[in-house]
Amino acid sequence: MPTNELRTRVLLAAADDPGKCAVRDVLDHLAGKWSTLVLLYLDDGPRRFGALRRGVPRISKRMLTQTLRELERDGFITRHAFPTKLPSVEYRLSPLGESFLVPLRALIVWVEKQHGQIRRARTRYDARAD
Amino acid sequence: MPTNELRTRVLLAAADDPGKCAVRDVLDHLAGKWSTLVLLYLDDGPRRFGALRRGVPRISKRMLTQTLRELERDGFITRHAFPTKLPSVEYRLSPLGESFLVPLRALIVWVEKQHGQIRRARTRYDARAD
DNA sequence: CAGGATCCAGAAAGATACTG
DNA sequence: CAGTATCTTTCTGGATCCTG
Repeated sequence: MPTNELRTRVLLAAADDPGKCAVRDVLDHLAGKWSTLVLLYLDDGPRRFGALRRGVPRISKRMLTQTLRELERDGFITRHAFPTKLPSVEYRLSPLGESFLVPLRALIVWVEKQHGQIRRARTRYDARAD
Repeated sequence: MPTNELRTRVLLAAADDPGKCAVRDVLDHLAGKWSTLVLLYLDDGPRRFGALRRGVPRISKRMLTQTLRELERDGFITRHAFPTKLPSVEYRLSPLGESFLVPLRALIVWVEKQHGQIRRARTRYDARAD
């Protein structure tokens, strides 16, 4: 699997149409402040809306709803509404979502490992720039 | 390496201070429209500013400059200015940047593989929602 | 409880013009 | 060539109020 080939496909896809570039397509919504945190949180098991609000710090109702909709739309999570007296809705990872967590977690591990180095690079850069 | 532990650290870090959450910290700037594309493009070797502009479709001078600065600041790339008559500046991946491409590329491979499934999930969702 | 609807301030990003 | 500066537009997300 030649690197160039991968890169070329990526860039050409981006050039043609943002909607057809797989990388941008998924990275964009992974980029949202919250998607990643919600996915990681759901990795511990199904959770209800309220539990997610409490579990993901500082997220607003609006953003949580929006994030959940996007993740559901893309097939990363599923939504189960129980028609109880007061509505109760449960979200859980789909197989697709679970499989996504594998490369995502690898990236996170890298980040955690290198974070110190990145922070030092920043300090150095900022010091040089006054 | 227990999953829970990783998740917990992530969430607590996010709760405390956005600037200290490693995941958000790096994901945020990976999320920018262009960082990923620039990094992948530079994986083929050092490139000059103009070459990057032509190579990364539709990027504006402003955004390219900004992206390069951030990547340089975080230590992912290095910048070499040659004091020729007309300025010439070359950018190249640092070892840190190269090592970052490993997990990043794994994520991209996943995305490319599953993109069809994601798109189908979207179509299905949109069809149901009318 | 789990949202939907609306308003609005601030950040992000495109277009354009200028410079060492 | 490789940027910087400025203006303008678009987008994002928080706050608030409402509902089945």
